Amino acid sequence: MFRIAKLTDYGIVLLTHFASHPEREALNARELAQETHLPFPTVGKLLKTLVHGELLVSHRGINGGYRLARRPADINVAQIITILEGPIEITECNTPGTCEQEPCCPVQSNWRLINGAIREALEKVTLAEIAIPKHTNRWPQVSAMLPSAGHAHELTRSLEP
Amino acid sequence: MFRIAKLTDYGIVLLTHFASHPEREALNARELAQETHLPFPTVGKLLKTLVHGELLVSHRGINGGYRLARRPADINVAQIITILEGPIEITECNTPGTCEQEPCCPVQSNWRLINGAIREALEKVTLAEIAIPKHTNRWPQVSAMLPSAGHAHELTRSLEP
DNA sequence: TCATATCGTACCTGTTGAGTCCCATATCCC
DNA sequence: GGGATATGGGACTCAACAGGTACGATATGA
Repeated sequence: MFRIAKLTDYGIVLLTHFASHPEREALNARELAQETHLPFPTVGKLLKTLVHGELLVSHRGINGGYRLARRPADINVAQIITILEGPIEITECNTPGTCEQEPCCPVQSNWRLINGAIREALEKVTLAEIAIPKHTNRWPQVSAMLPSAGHAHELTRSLEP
Repeated sequence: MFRIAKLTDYGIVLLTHFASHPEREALNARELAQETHLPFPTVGKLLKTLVHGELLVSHRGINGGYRLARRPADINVAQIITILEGPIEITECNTPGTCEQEPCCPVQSNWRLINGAIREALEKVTLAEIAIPKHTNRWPQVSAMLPSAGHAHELTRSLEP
């Protein structure tokens, strides 16, 4: 339904937890599971993936654990989603060979641009910003930077909060 | 994988077909299936949904068929996605009761804004624009209107075409 | 009245996300 | 050096749902 996977959501919760506790040396999987109220096996699985994606660094052994590989301001949502569920492409069009209409598809080039716009929107959001609850002084601007939908229909209007 | 459903993609192809042939009175499901190279039952299913969503109007009986309910410029991608797969919310956060962390979740308010940004990006894209292949004089602006990602990491950079 | 079209619903099935488990491997402390 | 404790990597099961199909009901026009 045009949603990110639950696991991706959990992954962002975990990363946010790291960003919110910069004072702590390293967090192990068990601690994280307890503090985020997520199941331990799932947390372990996610942490492995995030290490593989180079967002976290791990340390084995007693007193081992995980910590952010770089500053929260240098990690954005597009990166996280890409690592946890692959490249951000809202259609399969751009994967060569999967679209029968590829040779003559008039929509393809426009989809590519839509994908780019969404990707850029997600790249603008850093982990540092997400970690700050009810942040109000920056966020409205992101929305405002998008051109206003002057001809928006009542259907989509009704979707807005 | 953060993608719209195949059916949604097909639906947009169908609507694009209508927008590309404004001279034709009405198109029936069989014609559309042939001309878009999509399976007939699937086309029929989609057309019904689009009628229900008030993007198409139907006419039964001999010489029946479908036509757009309003001008292509007055139909945008956000509307289409909403009709075919529900409200555009990339996380379940905003659906009350589905998130255990709701009372204390620090991420919630920021996700809502991210959703809004994506929704607005999709609202900017009208069917009229999609129907024009390789449209170059308007599209780059949409991307440019988003602030440039100055601190984008090499990972996401590599995703760009 | 019949042919032809949409309409509504119900059903089947393959895919995949979500969650779990096990064992190998690395590290630290005693 | 050896045991305790952590991560690393893979395989596995289960459930939900998108995708596709089928069939009868209903409306329209020749």
